[in-house]
Amino acid sequence: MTFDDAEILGRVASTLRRADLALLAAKEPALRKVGVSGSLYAVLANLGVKPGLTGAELARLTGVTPQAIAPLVGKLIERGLIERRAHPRHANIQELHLTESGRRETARADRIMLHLDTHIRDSLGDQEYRQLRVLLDRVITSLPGWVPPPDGSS
Amino acid sequence: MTFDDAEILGRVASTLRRADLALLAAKEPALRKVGVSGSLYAVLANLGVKPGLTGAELARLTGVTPQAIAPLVGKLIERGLIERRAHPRHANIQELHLTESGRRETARADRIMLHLDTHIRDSLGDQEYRQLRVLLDRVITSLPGWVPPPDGSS
DNA sequence: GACAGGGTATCAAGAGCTTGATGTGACGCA
DNA sequence: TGCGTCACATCAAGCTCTTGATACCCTGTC
Repeated sequence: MTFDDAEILGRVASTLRRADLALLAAKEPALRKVGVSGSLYAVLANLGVKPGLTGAELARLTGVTPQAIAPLVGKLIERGLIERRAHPRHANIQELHLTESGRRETARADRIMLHLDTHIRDSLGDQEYRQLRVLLDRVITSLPGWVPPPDGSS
Repeated sequence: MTFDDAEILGRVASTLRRADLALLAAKEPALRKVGVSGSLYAVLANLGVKPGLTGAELARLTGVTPQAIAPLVGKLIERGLIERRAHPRHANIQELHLTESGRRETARADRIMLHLDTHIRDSLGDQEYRQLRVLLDRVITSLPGWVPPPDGSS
């Protein structure tokens, strides 16, 4: 509560982690009610914005390995929510597209996520909501530039 | 639809997730150099601030289940970094404490995390760093109050 | 003193993701 | 034209965390 224990628990790194966990705990059960997990929603949402993505591109966007994407894509195809199409140049690569029913399911799940985001914006206020986004973006872009200290075993 | 920049990728929920992933990608390799994973560090750091925590309390603080804590505690005991002590009232409960060498290892890992946090604060500026912390905390406290929409199948 | 209730610890089974390694097809360059 | 390089996809093994279920101990109530 005070700033005495700010030494560790109050750092941005720690607070950011807790915020993400709280977000996960809120959205996962809500999404499961419409039949998708958080990972599946991430795939659907990205395909909704950028149709024709490949598995590898999807992996980079969602921050996981390409191997983790394969089972997700398999499930979604099995349920008829997305489909593979041959890439015009690479015979080996498959473009992924939402089907019509996939678009409907994505819209249903997206409505929930929009509702959650609206709740956050209402809690923070419009201006601070925007600032939070800006600050987070600056954190994201600044992190790759960090080099760990030279193992100061001292 | 109405919010051009709210197009999924710009929402706080999505940005927050990417920020946490970027943070994870930065800190995990750095911590591994001193021999601990992110989860192990979380246990050590919490025990450093609040000695005598039980496994269940530790689980709540780090946001995982008690079952996930057990293997972590086992590893740390095996390496001599922490130790169990009998709880004064409950024979069944074990308090966890850092050993002397555990304190040293925690300090080494913590130096890295402090360095990372300092990098973020330098990138953002002192005032905005503080504000980011405040905004994240408000997100954390506001999230449990969210109730999902009543599955409006439209 | 007996009993229900809450909290802790632990076992078992399952899902999800990661690292490691392999095969294939497209592109740049001599 | 032939070769080296790179990106995509996929198989296999291992680790970590999760959900589900069980047993134990303390505390409050009758």
